[in-house]
Amino acid sequence: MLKIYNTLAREKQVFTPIQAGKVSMYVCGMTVYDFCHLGHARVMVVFDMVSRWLRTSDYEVTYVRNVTDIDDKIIKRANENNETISQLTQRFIDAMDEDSAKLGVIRPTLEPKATEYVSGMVEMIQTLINKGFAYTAANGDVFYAVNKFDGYGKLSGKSLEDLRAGERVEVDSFKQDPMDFVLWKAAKPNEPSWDSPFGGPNNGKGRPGWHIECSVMSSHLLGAHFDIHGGGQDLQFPHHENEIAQSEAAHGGVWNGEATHSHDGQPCQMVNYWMHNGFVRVDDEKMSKSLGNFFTIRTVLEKYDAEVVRFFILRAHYRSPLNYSDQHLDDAKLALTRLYTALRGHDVASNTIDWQHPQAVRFKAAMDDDFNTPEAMAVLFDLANEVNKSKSAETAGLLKSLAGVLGLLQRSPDAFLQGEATQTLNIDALIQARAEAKKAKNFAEADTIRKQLLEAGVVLEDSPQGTTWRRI
RNA sequence: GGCGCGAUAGCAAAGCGGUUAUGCCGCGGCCUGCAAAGCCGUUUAGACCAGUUCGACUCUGGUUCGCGCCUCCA
Repeated sequence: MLKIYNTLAREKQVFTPIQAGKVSMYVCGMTVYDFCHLGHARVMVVFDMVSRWLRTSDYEVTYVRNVTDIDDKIIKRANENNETISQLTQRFIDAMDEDSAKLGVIRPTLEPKATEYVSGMVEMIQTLINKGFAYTAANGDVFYAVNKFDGYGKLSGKSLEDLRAGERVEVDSFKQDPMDFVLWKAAKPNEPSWDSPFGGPNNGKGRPGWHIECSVMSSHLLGAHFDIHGGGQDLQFPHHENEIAQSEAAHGGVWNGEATHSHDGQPCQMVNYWMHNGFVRVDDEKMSKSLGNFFTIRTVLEKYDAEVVRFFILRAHYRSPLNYSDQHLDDAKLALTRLYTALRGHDVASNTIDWQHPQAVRFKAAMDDDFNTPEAMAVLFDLANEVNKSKSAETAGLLKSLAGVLGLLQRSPDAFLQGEATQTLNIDALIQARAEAKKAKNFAEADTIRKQLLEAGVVLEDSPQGTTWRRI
């Protein structure tokens, strides 16, 4: 029985899908104006893991991860680079796809782009205006009037009073309330814009705000009410709070203070389970663009194998902070090496998992407990120990199959252990020469060869079956 | 200032009111010509102060420290 920590309830809850056997999941994706960093990698890997576990649990999963391809930063960056917005966004969408594929991330079922849903956004904004939740300001911007939605703050646990007290930004004079957020931005010169009926100085010409896109894409693709909504912890407020306000106001019956919207599974509730993953940190500080302390995925992949990075991410619980450093990656590499070493010599395929096996039972219990991948990994290491002792192909098969559920250990052990680095030395020939030296009891020569290889980063391992090698 | 999260051995990271987490590192042994890998054993824990309890790392309260959100952010 799967339990998920639901941010909305602030506790683990038994997962019950809206439709038996099916799961609808929406995750906030990337704004594509630059290369993805490790924080993005965590979101992609974590929710990939979630979708894999749901599918392993026999759910039919519809996983939507959007692409934000219109926003202030994109417009700014395109101007700086002297390229069109679509050139810029396509370039970084391609880069993102490349990075995520390397990390073993299975493509989401659907990857809608914001620009393809602008008409839907105009429609939803109009609905919000009609219902009294939104207004066109004097400058042509359309704002959401947060005080009209009485559930505002239920996800982030903030009240409007607290938020106003903590108000740090200059109040936008066009807003009725400082907490109101923008749904539609009036067009500025040299910016892309779409037509709308919202009026104002530009006759409605403008572009959507950030929050409205997720409300529109999720409801178009998954319906007004769906199972799981995920994203980074930093999106909890204001982004996800605003999504709820938009979607539930547009789809539900909150009206003029008469709160007819309902909770817990009623048709106009937007999402049943909200999931938020923890941050990637550097020196105990959040990795972010604004702090400038970020490492892009491709930079890290120059130095570390992508599977090591995936392993590193999944070795921590998804809600915990994850400190990035070379030392931690080195550690992850050594740990993963142990698992692959156990699989070495076992020509096994990922096969059907015997869920009655005691270790599989443990694995499943861990995963069902709010996706406890660190505990599930511990099972993998215990299995590796069993394989090393018993040399059982069956146990090796179970190890590989369970790891496969996490998207790990699917390469041939030698592909991982020996890598694909260009060979400056003829390793096989040297091993052969050493074998002959050993046979002649010329251990000095044998050790010289071994040392030579070690200096080239190659470790030799003798066994009764012969000598194998791996890279450090 | 408001709201929230956390503090576990040298490092990383889980579960659990009483019984080995797990990985890396260290130490001893087995194996090996010697190593490496592997196996066996082993040293290092639970920020601090109270309380509940037969018994607390685990529950409760407080203190200290760290982090996050309240502004774009995964």
